[in-house]
Formats: sequence, C-alpha cells, structure tokens
Amino acid sequence: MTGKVTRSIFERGTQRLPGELADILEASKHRTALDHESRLQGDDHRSTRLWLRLLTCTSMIEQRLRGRLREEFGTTLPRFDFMAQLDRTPEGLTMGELSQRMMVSGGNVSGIASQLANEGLIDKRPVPDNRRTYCVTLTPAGQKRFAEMAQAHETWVREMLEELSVQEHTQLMTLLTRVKAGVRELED
Amino acid sequence: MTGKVTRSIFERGTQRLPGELADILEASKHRTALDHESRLQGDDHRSTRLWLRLLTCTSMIEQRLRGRLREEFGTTLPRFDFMAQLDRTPEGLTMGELSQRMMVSGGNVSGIASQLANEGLIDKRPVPDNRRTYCVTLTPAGQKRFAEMAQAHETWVREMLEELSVQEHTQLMTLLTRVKAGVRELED
DNA sequence: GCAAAACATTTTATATTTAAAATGTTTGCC
DNA sequence: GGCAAACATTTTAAATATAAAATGTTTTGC
Repeated sequence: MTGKVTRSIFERGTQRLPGELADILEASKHRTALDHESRLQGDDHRSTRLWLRLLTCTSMIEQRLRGRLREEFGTTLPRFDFMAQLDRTPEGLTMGELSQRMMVSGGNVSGIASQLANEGLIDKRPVPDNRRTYCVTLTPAGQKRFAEMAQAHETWVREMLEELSVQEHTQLMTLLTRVKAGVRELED
Repeated sequence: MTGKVTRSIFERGTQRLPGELADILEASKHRTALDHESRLQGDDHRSTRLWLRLLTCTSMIEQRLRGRLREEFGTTLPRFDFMAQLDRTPEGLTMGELSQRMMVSGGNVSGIASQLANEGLIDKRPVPDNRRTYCVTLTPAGQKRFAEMAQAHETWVREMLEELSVQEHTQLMTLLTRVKAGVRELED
C-alpha cells in the first residue's frame, strides 16, 4: 500500500478555497459550499443554521482524526476514545461509566472492550463488593500505546484549531458550555 | 410498544444538574461530568478541550434528534439529511454531490438512495449527456413527507439552542466559521 | 426473608458505515 | 481513432452501532 491517503468520499479535486473567500461565497446564494449547510437559504431558522454549522465542524474534524488514527496507528476513534477515558482515570471505570462518557450504547462498549482486552491493552477485573460490575483499567502496554497516540492526536487537533486566537478559544468554549447546559436541561 | 423512549445507553438516573452548576463542578477535579470531557485535566491543551466540548455538544444534539426522528417518523438522521439536501435543491443533485454534502462515503449514499427510491420518496434519473451520473430529486410524496419532518426537526433544534441569545447565536456562528475555514485550509 | 423492581452487563439480530475493489463512462492526448 | 487516466457510481466485505432481549446481581418494600 502506498502512503497516499485513501479518500472514500466521492470527490474529484477537493477544490479548496482560501478560508475567507469560502465563507463570503457561501454567504451568497451561489452553490459553492460542499457540506451539510449547502442547503440552507434565507428562510431557515437561525438555530438550524447553527446546528448544521456545528455538525459540519465536528464532522470535518472527526474525519481527519479518524483517517490519521487509521493511517498512523491502525486504530479507530472509538478505540482511542475508550483508552483515553481510562488514561484519565487510573483507578478504573466501569462499563456503564465508559458508555455514558463515550456517549455510545452499552453493547458497543462491550464489543470494544473485548477487542482491547484480547490485545492486552486493557484489564477487566471484577469488583469485590458488586459482582455485576467490572473495573476496567489500562494495562502497562495499554498506557504505553496510548501515550504515543495521545501525543499525535493532540498535535492534529491543535493543527486544526490553532487558527483561533486564545481569546477566541475562550469565547467558543464559553458558548459551547452554554449550548451543552441548555441541551442537558431538556426533559427526557 | 409504549410511548416511552428507550435508552440503550447504560444509565441509572440521568442525574441532571442545573446547567450552571454542572459546569462549575465540571471545572473542578471532582468526577461529575459524564461525557467525553470527563477525562480532561489541567495539563491538557486548550485545543483538545475545545475539540471534546465540540464533540460533546454535537453528540448530545445528534442523539436527541436521532431518537425523535425514529420515534415520531420511523426514520434516521442520514435519511433525513439526504432528503433535506434534495429539498433545498429542486433541480436535483448527483450521488457525488450528495456524498460530499453529507460528508459520508459514496457507498453509504448509494445505500440510502436505494432505500428511499424503493419507498418512492426520491427519483433517480439518468442525465442525458453523462451516463455515469444520476440526477436525484424528491418525488411529490418525498416532498410532502419531508415537509412534515422538517417542521418538527426545526422545533427540536430550536428547543435545544434557544437558551442562547441572538447575540450569542451570532457569535457562535462566527467562531464556528473560523473553525471551519481553518480546518478546510489544511493539506490533504 | 422473599418477591418484585431496578441494575450492570452481555448477547443477538439488524442496520449502518466504511474502505476498497469492481464496473462502466468520459476525457485528454498523441 | 485509440489508449491511458480520471470519473461516478455500485458492490462487497468487514467493522461498527444500535435496540431489544437475555442473564445474572443487588436493592427495596413488605
């Protein structure tokens, strides 16, 4: 296999525009943007526009990260995320906690856990006083592997977000905090 | 089936906190937040924090929307998105354009297209001067169905984002524009 | 204590998603 | 005109995700 990144998305030339220009064009009615938001026009509600912009940003970042993790470490985002959660919690997490934090289904977590356990990257120990739960931790091998990936991961993320000034980072963080709180407050 | 929402994620009581409090606690070292960001501590880079916050917000919104679309319309987010793209482009789109805009693989688009075509919600016509491509449009039935869903969808989104003031909406939009431009500018 | 309800997890079946190979089409170039 | 490269799409196989049922465990209320 060559070192070239495989692009599974139908695409000819990625036709990249200088950032500023891209958004000026997008604001006009000319169909130039090539993502979720393309379909939005004047009569759509602010909230919908905002949601689609959020989705676009997240998808773009997610796809880059997924691709790189695969190319350079032969792993996936969920597996990385699973290990990241454990790395931050040396005392270990239960399957349920992992499911909540990763925001995926329990079955999904079970599956990933078996994989990582088979590869010797995590440990799954029963808990003395509760036979329903397991305590999951990184093995030393898992810690080592994760450390390598985490460093690259951070570099990739920084690369994608470093256009923003420190002040903009803070602002964006504050606003997203409000979004998160607002959504969490809803019933159900 | 009852009207109750099924929660597949391991969860006991959802333990919802008033928005502000949640974030104050999260900022401290006490493990109370229950999502991607839980693992972050002081030494992590701003960018990584910001990325995880973005991911958390998007996941939360996505999950709510997915659940509602399933309960109330028996459909999925990608199917909705597919139809939304077409609704905004009455002249039709090719499979490739749909793939780019939805930011998913070509195979994925092919699959969804067959489903929707079987259900009579979309039309897939060959294009006279290029036998490789198809022109996909909503059928009248598809338009009708989409109109119903779109209204509900907009209500749900607004519900989730209406905590923010108009000014905050604008600010957030501006910042996300910068993020999007920054990511798009990168090589590869 | 005992039965019923709530829990934590796994399993199963199904649906979705992706990457890569396969298929047929058009373009560019000599 | 003919051949190679680029395209647009579909198909295939493998991985991933979900919902719901199943399994065993703990808690609760009498």
